Amino acid sequence: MEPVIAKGTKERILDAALASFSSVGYDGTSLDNLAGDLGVRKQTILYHFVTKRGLLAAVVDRAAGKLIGALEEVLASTARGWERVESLVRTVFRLALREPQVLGLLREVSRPGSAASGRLRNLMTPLMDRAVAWMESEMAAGRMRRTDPRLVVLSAYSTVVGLATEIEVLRAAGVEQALRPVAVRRRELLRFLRASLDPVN
Amino acid sequence: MEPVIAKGTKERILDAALASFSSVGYDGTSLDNLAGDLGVRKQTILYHFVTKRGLLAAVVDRAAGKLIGALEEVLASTARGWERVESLVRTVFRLALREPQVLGLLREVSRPGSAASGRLRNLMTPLMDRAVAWMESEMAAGRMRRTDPRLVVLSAYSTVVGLATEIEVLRAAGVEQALRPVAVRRRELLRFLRASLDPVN
DNA sequence: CCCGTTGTCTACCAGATGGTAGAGATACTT
DNA sequence: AAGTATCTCTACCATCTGGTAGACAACGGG
Repeated sequence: MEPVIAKGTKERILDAALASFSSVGYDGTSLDNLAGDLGVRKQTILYHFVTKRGLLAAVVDRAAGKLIGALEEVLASTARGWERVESLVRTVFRLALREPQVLGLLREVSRPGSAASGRLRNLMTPLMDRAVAWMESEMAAGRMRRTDPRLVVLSAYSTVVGLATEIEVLRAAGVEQALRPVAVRRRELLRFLRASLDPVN
Repeated sequence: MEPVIAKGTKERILDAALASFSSVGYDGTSLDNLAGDLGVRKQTILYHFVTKRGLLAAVVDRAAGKLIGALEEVLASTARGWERVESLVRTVFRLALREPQVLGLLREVSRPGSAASGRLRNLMTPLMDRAVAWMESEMAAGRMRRTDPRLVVLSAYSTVVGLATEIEVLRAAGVEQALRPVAVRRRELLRFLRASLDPVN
C-alpha cells in the first residue's frame, strides 16, 4: 500500500551503500559519511545491518541477486544453443548500462583481498556450475563446439566486470557517449563466444 | 658495488607496498601492517616517503614506469604498422604474466575515486597522445584502417587491466595454469585489434 | 676530531572509525 | 489502556590511523 516514491530507510541505505562501495570502495566508505549523505545517524545503519561487514554482505547479496535474477529470466525462456548465449550476453550488457554500479561493486568485491570475496564466490559458484553443466550437455548434443566451459565463462565474466572500469574511465576521459564503445565491446564478446562455442561457424 | 641480493630498505618498502596496494587496496593497507611485514617501524616508511599518499605516488610512478619502459623498448624498434601493434601487445602481456601486481595496481588506481587517479592520468596521457598521433599518421598513410584511435586504445587498456582480475580469480578458482587462458585472451585482443586496424584484413 | 647527513628507532598525539548502551518515540496487538 | 515490537536517536568508548618530535647510531669529509 505504500507509494513507490517513499522507499524505506533500509532500502535507501542499501542504495547509498552500493553507490559508495562501488565508487570509493569498502574501506574508503565510512559509516558516518554514508549516514550523513542519507540524513540519518550511523546507528540507524547499524540497527539494520548490525555491522559494517553485514551491510557489505547485504549489498553484495542484492547486487548478485539482480544479476542472477536477470539471467534467470533468460534461462526460463525457450531459447536454446547459441541463441540462448546471445540472450544472456545482451541481458548482462543491458544491466551494465542501466546500473553500472552493480558491475562496479562486483569488481570491487572480486578482488581476492576483499572482505566479501568469499561470499561472492558462494553466490556465483552455483551459477557457474549451472552454466558449465548446461554447456557440457549442449556440447554432448553437438550443439556446441567442445572447449573448457569454465574458461569461457570466466573470460566472459572478466570482460563484463572490466566494462565497469571502462565506462568510468571513458567518462573521466571526457567521452560522454559511452554507449557506442560498450556496444563495440558487446559485439566483440559475442564474436569471441561464437568463435569458441558455435559449431556452425 | 652492492650485491643484488641486499635490496635497500626503500626498494623493499616499494615492493611490499605494491603487493599490498594491489591486493587489499590503498585504504585497506595500514602503514603499521606494512612496516610489520617488513620488520621495520612505520616511521621508517614515513621518513622515505613523507606521507602515505607520497608512498602511493612513488609506487604508482614505478609501476607506470615499468609499463612505459617496456613499451618504449618496442617503440624504439624498427617495427611498423600492424607489426608494431602486435609487438606492443605481446610486451604488455609478458609484463602481466611476470608481474601481475603492476596490473593490479593500475586497476586499483584507475578507479576515478582513487587517491592517485589524477597522477596516473598524468602519466598515461602522454603515452595515449603519442599512440593516438602515431595511429593517425598510420591511418593517413593508409597503413591502418580509419577508426577512432582513442576508443581502440582504451579498449585495449581495459582488456589488459581486466586481465589482472582474471588471473587472480582464476587462481582463486583453482586454475593453477593461468598461462593458457591468458594466451587465449591475448589472441582475442589481437584479433580485435587486427579487425579494427589492419587494412589488409 | 668534529660535524653534518642519513637512516632507523621510541614516544606520543589528535582525529576518525566501528561498535555498545540505552533512552525516546511510534505503531501494532491484546 | 497496557504492553510489546520496531525504529531512530544521543552519548560514549576502545582501537586504529596517519603523522609529529626528537633521541640515537653510523658514517664520510674537512
